[in-house]
Amino acid sequence: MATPIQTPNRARTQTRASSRGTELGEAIVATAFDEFAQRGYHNTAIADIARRLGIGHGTFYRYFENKRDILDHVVSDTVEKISEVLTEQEAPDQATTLEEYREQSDRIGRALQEIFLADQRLIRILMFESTGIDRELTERLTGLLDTAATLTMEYLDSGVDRGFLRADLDTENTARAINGMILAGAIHGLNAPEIVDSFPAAVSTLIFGSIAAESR
Amino acid sequence: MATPIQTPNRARTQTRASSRGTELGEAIVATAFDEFAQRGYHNTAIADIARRLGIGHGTFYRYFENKRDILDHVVSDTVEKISEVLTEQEAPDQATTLEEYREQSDRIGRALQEIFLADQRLIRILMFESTGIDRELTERLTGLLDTAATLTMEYLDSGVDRGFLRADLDTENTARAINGMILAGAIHGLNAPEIVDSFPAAVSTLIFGSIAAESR
Amino acid sequence: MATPIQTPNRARTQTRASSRGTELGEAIVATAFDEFAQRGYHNTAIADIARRLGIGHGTFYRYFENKRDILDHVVSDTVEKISEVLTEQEAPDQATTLEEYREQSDRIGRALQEIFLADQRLIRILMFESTGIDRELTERLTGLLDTAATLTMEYLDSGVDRGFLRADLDTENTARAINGMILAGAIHGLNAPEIVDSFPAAVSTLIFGSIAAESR
Amino acid sequence: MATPIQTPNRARTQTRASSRGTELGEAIVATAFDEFAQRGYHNTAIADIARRLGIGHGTFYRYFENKRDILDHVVSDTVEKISEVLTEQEAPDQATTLEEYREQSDRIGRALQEIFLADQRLIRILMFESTGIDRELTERLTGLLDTAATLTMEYLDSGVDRGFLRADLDTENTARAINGMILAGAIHGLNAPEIVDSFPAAVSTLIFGSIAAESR
DNA sequence: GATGAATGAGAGTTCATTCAT
DNA sequence: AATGAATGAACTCTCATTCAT
Repeated sequence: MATPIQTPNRARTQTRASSRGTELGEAIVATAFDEFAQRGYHNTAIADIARRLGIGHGTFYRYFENKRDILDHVVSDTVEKISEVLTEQEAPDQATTLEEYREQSDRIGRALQEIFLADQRLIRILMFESTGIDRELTERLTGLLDTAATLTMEYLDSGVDRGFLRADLDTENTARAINGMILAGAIHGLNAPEIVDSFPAAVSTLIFGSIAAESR
Repeated sequence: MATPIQTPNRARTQTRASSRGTELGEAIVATAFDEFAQRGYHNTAIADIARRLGIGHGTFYRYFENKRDILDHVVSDTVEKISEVLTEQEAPDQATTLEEYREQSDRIGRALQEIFLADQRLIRILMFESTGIDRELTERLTGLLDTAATLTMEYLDSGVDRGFLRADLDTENTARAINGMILAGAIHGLNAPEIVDSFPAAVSTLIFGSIAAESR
Repeated sequence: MATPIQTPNRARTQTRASSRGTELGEAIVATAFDEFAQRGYHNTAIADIARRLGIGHGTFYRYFENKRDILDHVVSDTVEKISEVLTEQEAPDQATTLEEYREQSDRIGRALQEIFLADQRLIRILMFESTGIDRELTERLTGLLDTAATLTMEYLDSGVDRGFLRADLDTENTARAINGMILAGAIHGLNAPEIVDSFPAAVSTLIFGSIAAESR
Repeated sequence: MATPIQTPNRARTQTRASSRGTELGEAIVATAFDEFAQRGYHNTAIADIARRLGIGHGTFYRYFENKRDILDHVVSDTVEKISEVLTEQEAPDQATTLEEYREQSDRIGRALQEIFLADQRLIRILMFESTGIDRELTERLTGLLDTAATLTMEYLDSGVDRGFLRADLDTENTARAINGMILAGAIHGLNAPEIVDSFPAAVSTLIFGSIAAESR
């Protein structure tokens, strides 16, 4: 899994080259990330963010175009954090048997769950606070789902290619379904952090095992 | 699947008995439903809804307490519409063989997909526009997920009881995972309505079949 | 004290002859009187008054021109209630000695205090809720003060004529000063109803006795 | 009369330290003071005040919490202005004879009348425009009356202590009665500014002299 | 570069008043 | 005569954004 999740329209949002890379610019993103996750985008005022940082709120506009702009950066940041974890994972072609392939899949699933549990704001930002802002951001989010689906699909394709998975597998739709399970787990984890182990196991059974009773 | 999805705090939101049942009250809900789904809750002004209905915007307040109140009604309405479809389905104990059980599951999945495709605003309201409003509504939404998970779990439990599914199945987590797949399909359907057939099939394979290659 | 307090511009306000004399018209005035005294004019909605009476709030407009109109009637009513008490009092020419004159004055003062204590809404309406509405009503209220001052002045004049009071007494200003004391007592009575006896006694001492130490 | 009239909950109302002391903050108070005195609190919109100052109405909210807040400040300001005049007066223990005590009292009375005549808005704000707003402000106003009564009572007590006034004088009620006379004079002065001299004289006669005819 | 005072568009909400039924 | 649904003027308050210092 070497390919990091793409953040499509980054170029456009990074209107001011200064905003990223600057220490203050990053601090603003971090604070906005936290405030948005806690109070929500609409309930957070630019002045709130500035006050928490001890800066004048006019300063904000030296680093970001407008309020909407910072949300783009927060989302990018969130995606990047998740992406980093995935990038660390080994590529699927490491596995040589179905068993290894499944074990690797489980590791990836558990790694994802770990970061979602470690920082619940990640899922909050993506699933609750970035939605319903405007058409553009909604498209970006669904684009993100597409990217994630593509990644998963490539992973499945690799499994097919290597003979672990059925040759006629509808990898695209299966990929979306699997990602849906992961998201459901992440959202549920917001309210029930204790499911750490049981949920990934159930998913693994669904995917690789069978939920059907032993026939005969 | 006789039990309809519960709409928890309906009693409280229905402060004005008139709002439902009145023709105009229902028209307001319908228009708000549409506006919220299109522009989003925050981007829709009460005056917008009123204008579309050709009524004075003060009239709105004869039917609903405030802007937040109408959102509650819109959500209730949405849940009800989905709930109605599920209620129409046969109970799981109709199935006498695993095959029948799977076929029934497929039918339910396809029925859900149909209503989501028929009115894409349903999923928009639930997944995009009702999120990030306030803590209370967020809790209501996660509560809805819980209710849905419980329904699915009961369905799985019935499968276990009747011997179709493995006795040691973690029905609770499996239920959440399955629901996650359904949601993912619904969201994807917003942008790719052509997946009608392929997605449910992929899910069915994941759940009942095996994605693994024929061992041997 | 036979002359009742005049209510100057009654003619104009009594636009609809029906409003007074009708049973419902009077009930509306009574309820408005109570609501205004409790919540204040601006905090009371026409609908509140109607609801308390169990009538449609459109009905209100069959009896009164507008919201401002009912306030005029409430004030008239209030003035009338006070006026009635004063009218019952004997005329000043009943007294034949200074002593009797003072006793009669004390009786009047105590009678006033009694009605103010019996129905604290009277003073509330006049002093707190009718003020600051508009120029016209303010003028009516100050006109009321003038009328009251005239009454008191006539009472004092009678005392002068009969030789009880100093011939060079500035009866007009003295009358205003005395009325000021009465009002102060009434207002204080709102918060300290226990002063019933002591306050009129102090006023009597101020007027008829001397607060100076016995000279010599 | 060294003790200035207390302004009870000033601390609480001065939530924004900036509102007082700032030039604009004071200009807003001054303009609000004038508008409230002229049109009344309810008939004055924040936009009216802003327009008269040539500022945006949003600016208002940089200096005051809300509309109610500015009224508190206006009242405080009014009380302060009156208080300042009283504070300048000599303490009652300056008098060594009843005659001097009376002369000093007359001076104080006349000083009060002067400020009320000089700026009639003071009495308008206190007696007409601050009443009937809400329970809290009403309590503040009656509290002000209490404070004023206490001041006058202390003044009388000093007269008693020094032997000028009767030892058995009910100084508390007498104090309220005297203040009532002053208020009556102030209110009357709104419509009849020509009474400057005659009213205080009449009050002085009532208090220190006797209105009774020379007995014998 | 940083600041924060100033701004005003814009939204939600109330309620006196009208009028068709 | 009575009603109460409908209306919209009017007002308070918020906050993203600008810009002079």
